[in-house]
Amino acid sequence: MDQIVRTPKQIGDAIRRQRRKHGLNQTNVGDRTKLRQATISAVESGALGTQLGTLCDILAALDLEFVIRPRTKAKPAEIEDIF
Amino acid sequence: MDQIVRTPKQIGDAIRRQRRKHGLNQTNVGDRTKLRQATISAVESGALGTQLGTLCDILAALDLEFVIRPRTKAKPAEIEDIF
DNA sequence: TAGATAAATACGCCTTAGCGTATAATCCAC
DNA sequence: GTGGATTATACGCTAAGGCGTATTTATCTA
Repeated sequence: MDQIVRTPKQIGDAIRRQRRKHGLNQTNVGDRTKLRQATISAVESGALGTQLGTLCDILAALDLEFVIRPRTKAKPAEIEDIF
Repeated sequence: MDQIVRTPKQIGDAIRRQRRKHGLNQTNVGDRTKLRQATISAVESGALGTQLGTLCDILAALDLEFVIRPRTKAKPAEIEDIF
C-alpha cells in the first residue's frame, strides 16, 4: 500500500494510481487544487521540473502524505517499476 | 525516525536534519548533486518552487527516499513543526 | 463503431528556478 | 572577541513551469 518513490516518474505514477483509486480524473484534481488539468497531466507523467508546491497541493487533494526516511534495501516489486 | 512531511517547509527541515546527521554541509551536498550551495539553502528553507528533479537528487545524495501513502492521523509531534 | 469522457499537446505570456560568481550575514570553537 | 567555516543573499542570464484557452488524441462504453 505504501509506495516507495525515488524519482519524479515514480511519484507521478503513484499519484495517478491513487487518483484513480479515488475515482477522480485529472480535471477533478485540477479543480480541487486550482491547477490546470494539463498541469496534473504533466506531474503524473513525471516532469522533472514539477514544483514542490504543486506536488504538495496534489498530495493534499488526494489525502496523501510523504514520509521521508533512509533508503531501504527494498525488493524491486516494492518500488515503482523503472518502466 | 521516519518523518511525515506535507509541505515544502517540512521537507526542507527534514532534509536539513538528515544532512547534518550525515555530517555534511550544504557545499558537500552541492558537490554530490551538481547543485549550488545556494540551491541547497533554498530547498532547506522550504522554497515552494523547488523542482522535483532537484529534490530527488538531494534525497539520493543523502541516501533518503520518499514513501507516499494515505494521510494518517498522526500526533503533531510526529509531523514537522508548522514552523 | 459511434459518441462521450478523459488525457495529452499547443501557443503566447509572465514569473521564477537554478546557474556562475560574489559577497554579506551567521555560527562556532578557541 | 576573533578568525574560520557555514549559510543566506545578490545580480544578470537562460530555460522552463504554470497560466488561460483550445484542440488533438486516446480510452472507454453503450
